[in-house]
Amino acid sequence: MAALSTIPLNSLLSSSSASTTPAAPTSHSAQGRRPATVLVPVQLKETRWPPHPFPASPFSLLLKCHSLRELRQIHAAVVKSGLQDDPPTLTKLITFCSLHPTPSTMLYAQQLFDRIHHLDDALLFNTMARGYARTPTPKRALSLFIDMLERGVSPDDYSFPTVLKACASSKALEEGRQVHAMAAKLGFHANIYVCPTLINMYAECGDVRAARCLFEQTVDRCVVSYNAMIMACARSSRPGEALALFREMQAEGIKPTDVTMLSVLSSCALLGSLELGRWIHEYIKKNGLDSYVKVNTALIDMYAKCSSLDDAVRVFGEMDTRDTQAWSAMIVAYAIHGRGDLAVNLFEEMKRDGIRPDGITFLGLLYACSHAGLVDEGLRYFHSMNSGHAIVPGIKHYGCVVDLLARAGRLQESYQFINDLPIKPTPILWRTLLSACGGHGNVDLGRRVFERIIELDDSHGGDYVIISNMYASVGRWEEMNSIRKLMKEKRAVKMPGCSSIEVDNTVHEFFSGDGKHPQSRDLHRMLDEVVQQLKPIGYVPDTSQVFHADMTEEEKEMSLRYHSEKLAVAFGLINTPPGTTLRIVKNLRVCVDCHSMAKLVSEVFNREIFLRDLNRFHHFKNGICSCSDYW
DNA sequence: ATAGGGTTAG
Repeated sequence: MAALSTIPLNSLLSSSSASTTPAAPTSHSAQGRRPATVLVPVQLKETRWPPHPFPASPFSLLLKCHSLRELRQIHAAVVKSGLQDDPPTLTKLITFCSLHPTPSTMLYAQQLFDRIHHLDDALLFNTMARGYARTPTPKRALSLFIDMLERGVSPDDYSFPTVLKACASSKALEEGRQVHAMAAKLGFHANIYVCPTLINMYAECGDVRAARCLFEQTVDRCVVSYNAMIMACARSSRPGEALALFREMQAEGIKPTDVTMLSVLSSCALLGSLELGRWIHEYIKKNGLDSYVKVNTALIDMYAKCSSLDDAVRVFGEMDTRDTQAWSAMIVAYAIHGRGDLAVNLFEEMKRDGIRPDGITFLGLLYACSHAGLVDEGLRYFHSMNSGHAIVPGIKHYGCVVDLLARAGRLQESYQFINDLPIKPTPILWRTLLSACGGHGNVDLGRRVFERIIELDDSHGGDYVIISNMYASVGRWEEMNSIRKLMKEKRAVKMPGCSSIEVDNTVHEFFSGDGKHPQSRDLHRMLDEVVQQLKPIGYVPDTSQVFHADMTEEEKEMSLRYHSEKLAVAFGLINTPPGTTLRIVKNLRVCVDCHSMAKLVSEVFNREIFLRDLNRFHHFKNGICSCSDYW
């Protein structure tokens, strides 16, 4: 296991001015993941798309209609004037539908499309496919493409972006590959519109390697290719690689756009690096990209995830237009910082402002309620989704409700809620309940839930750990041992804990049990000292969550000291001046012992500590945590 | 008509 991994921020930032200087590539992760296969380099060529000679139709007023009902009225008029088979008129109608794609407009478009018998160019296929690619049934765009080929109509350079978009949104990797092969055969793969869509298709289908491979082959990369690739890295949790690409594009003299900044900010949020985030915010301002609503929304998210709720609030306050997404991001920001009350207030304000909430707004709101213990409000909001806002709850909303009830100790209700769901519950849903059973010490329900989980997925080590600890805590050793045996049999492994802390523009990573860090001895000496200072004021190591039951109490206590978040805290205490705020990011949920220790450290050592968990923030200050011990 | 797009339960 890697003992230490550092990401030198300086190399990512290179300089504080907008025009960065080229430097040697530093992102070892980017280098390390460079694909082995290098095919023939392709040159990006811009093809001019001539304005399409849209055939004239007497029904040009179509462009002004906004509903299917109006469209039908116009169609009736078309029929009345005997133009129902006039190709220009049909084209116009279909184009309108595809620009406003919903299942019903597309159904209507398909009926019109089927009336046309002589299709000899790609135009109408493209138009139809464009509409389908943006509906819940993108696969239809794919079958339309195949239909086009079968009818002997050759695809043009507009056919490929459309069909690739459809592959991307339906995650059809195999089909995407075939389309790629065909584009290559017809010489469209280096087209300036096709190439970025190919990168995006591979990325969205989960094959980041293929995306990167394609990206590496293109000699003359444009902004859009860079944007697609940076987004691919950010989405697959490779922030270092994304930021390295960001620097690389600047070195190549390509000017980043608002879209670039969205991925860069999202990478920054993943890293949790506030200093880097502030630098990027400056960069955005300098380059005049701060007027985009989406960029500001990404800034809110970045600041919230880099532990500065104040900055998030400031960005939100300074926006002059705010859409649903901006409000949602701010609600989520309050929620992850444990300010359920403010999230709820903001939601009410949003409704007063006449902004329509969407599914994600409700996700943030329910999340806020469950983390703040606002059970009844949460349930009320959940029920208002269908009745008041015509939003159909999805699996994630159900997950929030399960959590809402279970976290508050209403375990039976939560169990019943999962059982009564109209859809098949996922292991994640049960897992949510299991961890709440652990927290509330309900062993019997926990066992039933555990059995439901392993029917569905027996590879998740965390589940075995929770149930085994529950047995241990009530002294049911035999059952505990059989769980541990089962875990071994199934080769289920628990993800190792990893925490990182940013000191002097460098992110330092610590893994649990990490004894190989250069400062390892200092860290442990520091932790000994911390424990010595905390014990008199009531710190009692909480060994109840230690998995290995055959350890002595002392061994358990020592094993706790190797937790990655403690190492990160110790590192921060040693390497920063007194009083400096510590900002730590952890890949799992924080354990009870580390949580209570962090509270005491914040008091005794007079430090503010922001600890970003797998799913929320803990802000320790003067001996208390912003989560009020409800997490 | 043309490519890339932020917020998302545990």
